[in-house]
Amino acid sequence: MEPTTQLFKALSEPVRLRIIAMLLDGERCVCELMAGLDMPQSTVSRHLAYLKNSGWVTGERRGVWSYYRLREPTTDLHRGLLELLAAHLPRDPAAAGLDVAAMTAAGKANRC
Amino acid sequence: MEPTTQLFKALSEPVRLRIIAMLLDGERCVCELMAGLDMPQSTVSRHLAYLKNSGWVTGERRGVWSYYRLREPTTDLHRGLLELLAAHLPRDPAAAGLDVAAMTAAGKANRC
DNA sequence: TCTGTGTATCCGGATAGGCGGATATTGTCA
DNA sequence: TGACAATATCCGCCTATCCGGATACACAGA
Repeated sequence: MEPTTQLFKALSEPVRLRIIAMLLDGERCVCELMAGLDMPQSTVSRHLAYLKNSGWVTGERRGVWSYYRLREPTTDLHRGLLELLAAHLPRDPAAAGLDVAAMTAAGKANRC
Repeated sequence: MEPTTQLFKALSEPVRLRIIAMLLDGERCVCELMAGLDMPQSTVSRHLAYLKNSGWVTGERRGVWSYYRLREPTTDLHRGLLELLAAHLPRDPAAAGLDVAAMTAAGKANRC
């Protein structure tokens, strides 16, 4: 697994770019990512695993909830890519900023 | 075809990264790229087509010879990626700079 | 017009990877 | 201990894409 191309491969799907965009502001739990992406749980989980395997994110479980954050870059290219994404990825308010009140109103009581 | 992810997809293969690295110094003809990459002609051609379709390079034919160069970036992300690659892609002397004399000695008379 | 050269494209085979639903696993609480 | 919730992983299906050899196409020169 060529590390350089793996970094780029991970960015070759719109879903993963959105996940990274959401994590640019800091750590998030899986339910926030799921809500923001509006996709099946298995789809989100699989992309998170892919990002983890390719070195883009790191995750940890606290109790039942899982939290993900961007991983500290290990190479200059990685760092440069991250800065580039931070400067150019659209910050999707609907995805990046969750309206907790609205979610609660929608009947989703369980949140991390 | 999402333009952003297409840019990243194109960088997901080592061969294409090497092609871009070779083109960072300017236009090259296909035979130079073939010699530098040391791969079958069809393989090189296919990757060049891929890079062309994804917006990374542009090519033109002059007589029998075909020449390729990096395309002028059309977005800020594209421009940033290109600068990043220019700063970090290894410049492979064996690939980037062809020894014409050695090639001629090797019996390869035909060159663009 | 024909031949040779350079290059684009196609082909069959193989691998990578995306999808949503189903299932397995882990943690928590009663 | 069992039920429930969160999440990781698997499954079958499907698309994308890689490979080198073969073939098709374009150009130039005799």
